[in-house]
Amino acid sequence: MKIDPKSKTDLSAQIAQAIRDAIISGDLNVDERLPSEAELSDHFQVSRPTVREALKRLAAQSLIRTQRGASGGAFVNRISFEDAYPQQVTTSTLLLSMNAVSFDTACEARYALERACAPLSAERRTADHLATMRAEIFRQTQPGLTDEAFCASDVSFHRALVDGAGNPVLSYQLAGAVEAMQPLMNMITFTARDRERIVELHTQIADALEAGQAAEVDAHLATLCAYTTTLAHDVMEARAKAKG
Amino acid sequence: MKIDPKSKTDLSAQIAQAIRDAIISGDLNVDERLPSEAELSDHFQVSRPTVREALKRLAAQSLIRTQRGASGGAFVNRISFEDAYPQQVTTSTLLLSMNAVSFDTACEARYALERACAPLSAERRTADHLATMRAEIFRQTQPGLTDEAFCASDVSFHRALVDGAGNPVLSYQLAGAVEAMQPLMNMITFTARDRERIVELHTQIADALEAGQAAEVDAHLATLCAYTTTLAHDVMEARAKAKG
DNA sequence: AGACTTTTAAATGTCTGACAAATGAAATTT
DNA sequence: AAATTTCATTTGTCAGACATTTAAAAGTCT
Repeated sequence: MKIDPKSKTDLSAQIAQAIRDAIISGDLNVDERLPSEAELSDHFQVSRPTVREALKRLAAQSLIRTQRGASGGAFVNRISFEDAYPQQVTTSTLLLSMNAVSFDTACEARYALERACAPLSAERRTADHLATMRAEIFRQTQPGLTDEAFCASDVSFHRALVDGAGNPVLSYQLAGAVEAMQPLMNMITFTARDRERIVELHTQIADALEAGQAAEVDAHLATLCAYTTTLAHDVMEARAKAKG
Repeated sequence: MKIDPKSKTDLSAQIAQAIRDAIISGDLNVDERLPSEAELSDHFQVSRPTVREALKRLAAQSLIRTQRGASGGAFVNRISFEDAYPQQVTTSTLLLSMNAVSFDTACEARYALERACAPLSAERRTADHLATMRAEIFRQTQPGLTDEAFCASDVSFHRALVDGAGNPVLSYQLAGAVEAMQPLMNMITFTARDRERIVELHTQIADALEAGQAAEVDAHLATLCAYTTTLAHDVMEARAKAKG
């Protein structure tokens, strides 16, 4: 692990990269303890604050965790899907909001990915997944539900569908796409009629999943995707009209 | 933006979270300048090193960028897909390697996601995407290609397929799944016979994409998925036998 | 001897103060 | 008017210190 003191890039960034490389390459194993900050500053010939900045960079990516006290220090963290989830969601959310990704593009991606899970979920979903979906559908029928709460329930419903595929990699990848959509979805105001239609489609999806009919699930998801897109277009048009 | 000095969590982590929240909520806009480190340390009633640790955390997530000199400072960064790519790949790679995700699980996720892109790619792929795919297929036929180079070309081929869908959100999401698989794929040694079969399937996929036949693409991808899984199983068995 | 308490050492967390280096703007000179 | 110099601002880095946490070692009592 070496750095170039003459380089223009920050020392803390270089040190972070050096340690990151060591972790990725397997030079540092999970739960292995890094040298203490004093030892690192000695090794890299920099001050302790600089080392600390590097360590904080790694901590922000969940690559390490730190512990105070004797026999404490920085340890290589086993990145869990739970750790990676929120980061993935944050990044995806900002990617959508900062890059003016159209509702259509985000929606298309979301449903394309979700439909990829459908056949697997139809085959493997447990009773628990189905129960979650039914519960969310019920919640969606409750009157007085705010649009935000309706959207949140929608996200939970779809996450249960995805989790039903029983593939943690898929669940992780999808988390970003589905949850990052929520701010965009929240821009839509649902009429009672809209909600009724969505609940109907959700019910059909749950039924098809229960029956293990993958093709049915896929068809209903396609319908839901088209319907959601239409709703969004209507909202945009209404706004454009209100503006002009 | 406030923090709780009595909390057990690190001040730098709290400050980073406060600023992160401000960015996500839109309180801080893209390219907006954050207060200087001195001002922040004054605002949060902490020392400058603590503020700096917080800023480095945010920089590690590409949420901010910093500039030295007069009229320099920390600015809210517009996260681009290019920025998010490597982070996504790093995280996905470590997730797979650190959590003992089976080859089957990773492979299933990858092809499920890829098949989700197939219909869109069949419809929208440009001549450029096709050219890239053909070029990679040609490379894969070259004798003397190492297994690593073959795998790298394989990744490029599949990325062209995914990019053909013309949906940056899909491309981003898939990048992690496809590239993170590479270390696992590299464990497989391909015989000349294996490569021949893979190239054949790649060619069929490219042909179907060129013809705009989505169903064909999907079928060939399914075949490729099954074939890859079989290859991996053979490798595992051979290793188990060599060991026992 | 064994269980409990105290001490100690090591490590991270935080602070103060300082200087270096980059950089844009203002002041000065040509 | 253009080029140069000066200057103030801001981040990057350093040194040293103290606070806090924590586990292990040492000590004490039963």
